[in-house]
Amino acid sequence: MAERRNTQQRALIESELAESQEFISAQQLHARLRANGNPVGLATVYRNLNDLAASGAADTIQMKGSEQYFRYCGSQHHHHLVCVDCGRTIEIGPEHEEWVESVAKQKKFTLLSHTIEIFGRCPDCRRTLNEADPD
Amino acid sequence: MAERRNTQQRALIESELAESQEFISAQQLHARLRANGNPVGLATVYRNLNDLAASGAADTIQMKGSEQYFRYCGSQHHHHLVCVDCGRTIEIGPEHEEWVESVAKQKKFTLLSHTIEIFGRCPDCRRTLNEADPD
DNA sequence: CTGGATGCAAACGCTTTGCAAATAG
DNA sequence: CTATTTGCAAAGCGTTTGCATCCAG
Repeated sequence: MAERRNTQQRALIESELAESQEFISAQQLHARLRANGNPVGLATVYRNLNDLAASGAADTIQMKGSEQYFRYCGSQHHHHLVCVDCGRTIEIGPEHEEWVESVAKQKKFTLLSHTIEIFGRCPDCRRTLNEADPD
Repeated sequence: MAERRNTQQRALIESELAESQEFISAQQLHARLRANGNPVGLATVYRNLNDLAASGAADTIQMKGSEQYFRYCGSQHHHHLVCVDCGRTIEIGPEHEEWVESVAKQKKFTLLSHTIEIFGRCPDCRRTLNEADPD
């Protein structure tokens, strides 16, 4: 069970995941592999992604919409400010990390992970909406 | 289409949601209503919960696990520190709000909502695991 | 060779939707 | 009365799993 074979599919999935700087869903990753001419079974994508997440090599969040998103770990740990209209995302600096740590420490919890997503409307979309405000 | 009838079921759902200080899933809310002797159709629960969320009367987050959670809005807006083992949750004070606002303002985004979830292991579970550490 | 990995399709769990019956206004 | 809401069950959608086949070691 501790054996992890180095299959071609696993390499493709990992590399494609690492390629993406943003969070991508299993479905997106699957589609991307297919588009690149590397058809990998959807189940295999899920299995490997979950393995990576379980081993801590990937982060995972649940975006609004039921799809689970994955992001390659190991690099910096950051979060996003997301425009709900155009989908533009801006990275949130690491200055929040110490706050998260202090919260966990204060409650005597062993910090394992955290999720921070801020949703808003970017300047461009805000301007556009002013001309035809829905809601 | 702008007509919103005041049905008995809607009242039950709203009151049950308001009752809960925590996030609860549609399934949990449905089960709770049933337990209280107020059997409401599951679809009705979903429809009303989505209406509430759409109108801003309820907050909604996607917990790890595919279920969508709802929480009555209007009261205070807080987040949680969650123990991944026993599920215990501790409210995180509102001191993060200003940080969230400053991030949005700094990027000139109109702040709409945000999600913050911190996952860790509480003291009790940590102690228990020390005797038989998995991983 | 041999056991873990893959691929397909069926199974799953949560959520949404179609439609007839019930009901608020 | 009439249009909205409900309830049930079927459909949808992303994800997981069973099983025969495939392949890395």
